[in-house]
Amino acid sequence: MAENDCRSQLIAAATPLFAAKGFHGVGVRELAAAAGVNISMISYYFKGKEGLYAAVLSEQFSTLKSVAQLATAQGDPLAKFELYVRATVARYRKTPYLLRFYTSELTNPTPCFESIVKPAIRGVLRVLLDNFYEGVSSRQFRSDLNPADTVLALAGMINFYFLLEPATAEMVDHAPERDEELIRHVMELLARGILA
Amino acid sequence: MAENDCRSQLIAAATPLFAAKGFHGVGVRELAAAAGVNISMISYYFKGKEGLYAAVLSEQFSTLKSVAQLATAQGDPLAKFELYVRATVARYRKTPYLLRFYTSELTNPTPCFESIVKPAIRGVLRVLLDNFYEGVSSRQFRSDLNPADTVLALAGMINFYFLLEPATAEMVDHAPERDEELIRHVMELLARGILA
DNA sequence: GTCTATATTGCGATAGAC
DNA sequence: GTCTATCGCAATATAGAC
Repeated sequence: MAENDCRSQLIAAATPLFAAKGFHGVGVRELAAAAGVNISMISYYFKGKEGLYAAVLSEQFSTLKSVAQLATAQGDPLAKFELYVRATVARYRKTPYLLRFYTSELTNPTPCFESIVKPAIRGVLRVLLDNFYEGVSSRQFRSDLNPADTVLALAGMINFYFLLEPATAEMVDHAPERDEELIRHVMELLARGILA
Repeated sequence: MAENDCRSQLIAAATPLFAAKGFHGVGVRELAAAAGVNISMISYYFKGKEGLYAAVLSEQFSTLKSVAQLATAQGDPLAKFELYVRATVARYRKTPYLLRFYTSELTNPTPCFESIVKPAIRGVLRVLLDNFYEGVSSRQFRSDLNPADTVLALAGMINFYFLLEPATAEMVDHAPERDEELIRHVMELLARGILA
């Protein structure tokens, strides 16, 4: 293994393994073998298995930071919600393991939950909430809806579709070619529900 | 430990532990200690840790079978969707660990996923889909919506609210006293979105 | 920076006494 | 039906050679 490629090789190989089996479901031997690297390199570069996991999670959740750009994007609040939905779908297509870490940490939290996952989720909800308030202020959205329930419903509609894929693959077509239809479907339900 | 109380004690103690840490996150020693039972009882009653986990999962998911009653319930399709939402909320209040197992298995499947979890999820979606078709046939629902996307959106709105609780507890009030408001909120969004 | 070899601990499972 | 004691193995981590 050449140079510090070891480090990136380990992260690259560990990502799908941790995503599929969870932190406790994978061993260091398996991680090292998948990366084509010696076991001791995990301690050398990451100070142990937990450090490697933290590095993987940190990389995965860094993709969520782009949601903050929604605040400064152009367009009305409904258009911004559509930007969020489109970005979410695109993110899952580009970073297919993110949702696994997301729900795995929500369900069986590791020490990384407080330091990495919770701040990331709250950041996204914060942006969505602010956008909702903006829509209410500009009288584009109804003022009689609970803001938190509304943005959680929006996030739930789009995220649950991908979360349930392993169980519904034979019942529902999850092909990327259908993404545009899915996005317009979610936006259709949302718009009818929240527009004033 | 008296009689075969061992068995039920183990299931009762294992449920919150498996829910919080996942299958690989708990050891047999911890399980036995929490149940106040000798380690060897796990093999004696369940033929090993995996058997105990399967017993826990089987019990948890048996609560989903009641969704099938929706098919024979009285009321129009929209009222039946509301029955589903109410039953889901009530189920999570009564069986607070179910959602953990649900998402844990979706994200990091064990052998139980195919035998227990997948059939349960598909059963629920089947009932919801049939109800949607009924609503379209009776012209109560719009006919231009994708049925699968619609029922997944409904399930997502209500399930995601509970899934995100660990991350949003300080931002969103998850008190049971707000359940009625949540239910009416979800039904409000759904009704505006799908009614003809 | 990378390897081998090993220390140490914990795991799940069970034989056999009672 | 329940216990103690232990087996066999895999886990993570690291010391020390190169």
